[in-house]
Amino acid sequence: MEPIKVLVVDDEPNIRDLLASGLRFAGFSVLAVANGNDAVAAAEKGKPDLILLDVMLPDMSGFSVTKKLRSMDIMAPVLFLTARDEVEDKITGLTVGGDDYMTKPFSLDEIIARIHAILRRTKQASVEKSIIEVGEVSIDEDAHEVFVNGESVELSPTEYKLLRFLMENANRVLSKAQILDHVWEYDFNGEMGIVESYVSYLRKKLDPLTSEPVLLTKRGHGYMFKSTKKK
Amino acid sequence: MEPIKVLVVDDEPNIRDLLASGLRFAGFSVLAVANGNDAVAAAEKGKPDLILLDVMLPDMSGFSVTKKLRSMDIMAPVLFLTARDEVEDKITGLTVGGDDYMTKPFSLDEIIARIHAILRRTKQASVEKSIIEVGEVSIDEDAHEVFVNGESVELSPTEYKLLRFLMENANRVLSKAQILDHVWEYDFNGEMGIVESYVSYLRKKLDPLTSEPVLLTKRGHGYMFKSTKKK
DNA sequence: ACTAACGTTCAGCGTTCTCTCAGGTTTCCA
DNA sequence: TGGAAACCTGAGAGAACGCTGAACGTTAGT
Repeated sequence: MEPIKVLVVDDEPNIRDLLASGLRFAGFSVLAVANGNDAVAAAEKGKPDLILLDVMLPDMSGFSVTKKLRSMDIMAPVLFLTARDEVEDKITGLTVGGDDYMTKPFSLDEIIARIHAILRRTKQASVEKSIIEVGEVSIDEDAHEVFVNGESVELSPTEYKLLRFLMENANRVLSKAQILDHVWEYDFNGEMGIVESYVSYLRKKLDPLTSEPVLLTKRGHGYMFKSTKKK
Repeated sequence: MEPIKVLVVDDEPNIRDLLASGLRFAGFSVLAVANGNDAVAAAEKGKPDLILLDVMLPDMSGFSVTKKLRSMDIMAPVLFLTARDEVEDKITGLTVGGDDYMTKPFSLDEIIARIHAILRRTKQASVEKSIIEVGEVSIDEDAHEVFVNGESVELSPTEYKLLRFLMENANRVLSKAQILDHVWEYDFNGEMGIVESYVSYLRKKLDPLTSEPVLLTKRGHGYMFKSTKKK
């Protein structure tokens, strides 16, 4: 299987490196550049399957980059990155087709999930599944819906991300540090106690519906999602 | 099978030597350096499979080291080491993929276990198994779970580490000093009587489930985990 | 503008764990 | 065989750990 090629365009070296390393770990083939001109050149040459594009670039805006690409018949979907304060409505109008956008700061896992979602939408032949199912619990990644034994459960965005990360690593202990790094935004600067809080929230919602607790505490190590037998 | 290469980066000679010799004994090929610049150079030349990186280095922070490494396309996973009081949250967000971090003081076996866990998680094609099985007792290192003849046993963190160390060295006598060095944190300066206590705890939990005692006392020498016939 | 939902921190609480100690038991050897 | 050394184990103090409800500021939706 060919690796999926992603072009990363961001002028902040920290973010660019974070994205490049994270995506490489996730199995993508990554090319990273710092400005719009390089982006156009790299896209023409590298034929990426997807482009991660910061809206604010030193030489030209992310939108100009896309316009240029489209005029060159490079139709790879674009995932825009933008600071939270930047005018979001401008973006919504300009994302067409399979495009999407995210606000900084993001969590790496969220970016990866979004990339998969876009690719699923654009290439329907994709082998990727959009459903994670472990024991009695299942997640629909496209609809962001969670079911326990067929019954729907309402989760907040953070609850959802936490559950997804735990389920992706089911039956494996995850340290609070790991959870924090994968579920929370990259600039989160708070305490690990928040993980405890959210585990508590999830338990309150999930446990009444499962035959036995699914979120186990491994004292001194972290937490684990345990697959249970279906009812 | 090629030995796994680990790069150790710590400016405290004591810790560095402790790690280097401990990991060599555990079968790793080890390269140890004292600062960030040497680390970058060594990583470029040595192509380590994993990097053990102290966060506080004299010349640059562990953060800068990783950034530099990633930009050089050196994608080896990093296990960060940090003092317990040092601002732990500074690390948040810079661990990607399989990275993790641990606080000092650590125990040697804990480091080794964590290294194996990371390598297992990053290269899923690895042949490494996460299960240690000796006679009637088996340990799932991913889930931190212990089974005796299929029945689950609940152990505290220290009990778990002790059992793992004894089982890794099954049918071999281990002195209390050795046990102390491997299972307890390196700055522990209590009495050896604590080993006796914990062996006692383990016996109380394991013996009721085994056909014959598995933890033998070798008077004057130490303790030994003996593999028994399965029921 | 108002309201609900969400994210985050914090403190109080109960639980569990670590470690020590002391009294008892076993083993070994003079 | 007596006694010392090594070992076992129950009890308990104190600390660490984890859980949860409450409070507060911020964001999102109507």
